[in-house]
Formats: sequence, C-alpha cells, structure tokens
Amino acid sequence: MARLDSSNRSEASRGAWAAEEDRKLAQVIEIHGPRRWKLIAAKAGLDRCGKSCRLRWMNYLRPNIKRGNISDQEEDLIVRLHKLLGNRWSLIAGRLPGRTDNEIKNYWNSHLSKKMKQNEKQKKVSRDEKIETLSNIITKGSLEGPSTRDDETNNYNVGKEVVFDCSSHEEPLNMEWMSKFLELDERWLDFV
DNA sequence: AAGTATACCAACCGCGAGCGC
DNA sequence: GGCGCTCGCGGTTGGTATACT
Repeated sequence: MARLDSSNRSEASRGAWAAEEDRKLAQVIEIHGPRRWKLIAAKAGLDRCGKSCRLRWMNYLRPNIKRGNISDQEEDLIVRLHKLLGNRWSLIAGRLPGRTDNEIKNYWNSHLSKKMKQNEKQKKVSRDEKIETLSNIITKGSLEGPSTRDDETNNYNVGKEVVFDCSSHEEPLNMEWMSKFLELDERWLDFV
C-alpha cells in the first residue's frame, strides 16, 4: 500500500498564486533560505503546503530564471540530452542555465515529443521506400531501371553513384540474406 | 459572434530517497 | 531497524489562451 505523503492532501488552498503570495514567500525565503518548506509556508502565513511553496519558488520565483522563448540552440541541446538521458528532466535542466525541469518537461511534452514522432514517422517511410527499392532489385531480378550488375566485380550498381558491394557476400541474393545485411549495415540504406 | 477543439503551462500528486531521532 | 519528516523527481491534471469552424 502506498505510503501517505504528509505534505500532500493538506487543507491548504490550491490554484494559481497571487502576487501577494509570491511577495510573502520571497520575503520569508530571503530571511530563512530555501529549505524547510513547511516552516516557510507557516512563517509566510500562506495557506499553502510546503511542497507547493517549494514548487513555486523553484519554477517561478527563484532568481536567474529564464522564461519562455527557448532558443534553437537550447532546443537542440534538449533533444540531444533527452536522447542520452531519457525523461530525467532535472538532469537535463541542470545543463540549461536558468531553465527549470518543469519548463523543459512541458516544452518536451507540448513541442518536441510531437516533433520527434513526426521525424520517426518520416524516417520509417523513407526506410520502407528504400527497402522496397532493394526488394524490387532482388526479387524481380530487376536489374532494369536504375540498377545494373557488374559481372566482373559482382557488384550491383544502383543509380549513378551507388555500388552495392557483393564481393564479400555469398549468393544467392535473397530477401532473407538482405534483411540480415540491412541489420548489419544500415548505412547502405542511405545510399539508395 | 458563438461554440468547440487544441495548445500551452502552472500547479498538483504519488512516490522514493535521505536523514535524524 | 523503524518511523516521521523533508526534499526532489517525473507523470498528470486542469485552467486559460488561442485557433478553428
């Protein structure tokens, strides 16, 4: 059974913070420092729980907070860090001065996750198209069109520039073989 | 202009970890 | 070791603004 969190479910008020509440909170933190949040809430005479005070401070009132307008550079960094760290927002935020974990999480959920999904979808379509091209070359023996076979080197030439090097692979060139090849050498797809 | 859908973001909630008693 | 308190994190909710029909 889940442990009850004494800082939750208090009788404290909820909802948006008023400017007056912000002012009182900042005043108390200036004196006592940003710790012992329950005490801070009491000292400030706020009808808020300590947890709520902490959140307000961390995400809004803390000095040096940057708000809004995430730059392209920052966005790029978020994407790369998310790739590396996953949903570890506080770690990601730690790399972006002035940004809070909550802001980054919100930004990811409202902007970047959609963007990423679109990219993935596009990637998949493009990969499927490439595989279909390969499949046509192999299953239909279709060395017509843009592809040719060089009998001396045993290579498949696709288009003007691309050479599919078969010299290190055994015939027959079938789909099973090809899928194994693709798993091993995804780079090849980029050529087709 | 009014109603509805969607996007955005501040705030809330549940949970786990750390610490002192 | 057990308990209560505090803190921090990540997921989720809900209110408001904006876009769309």
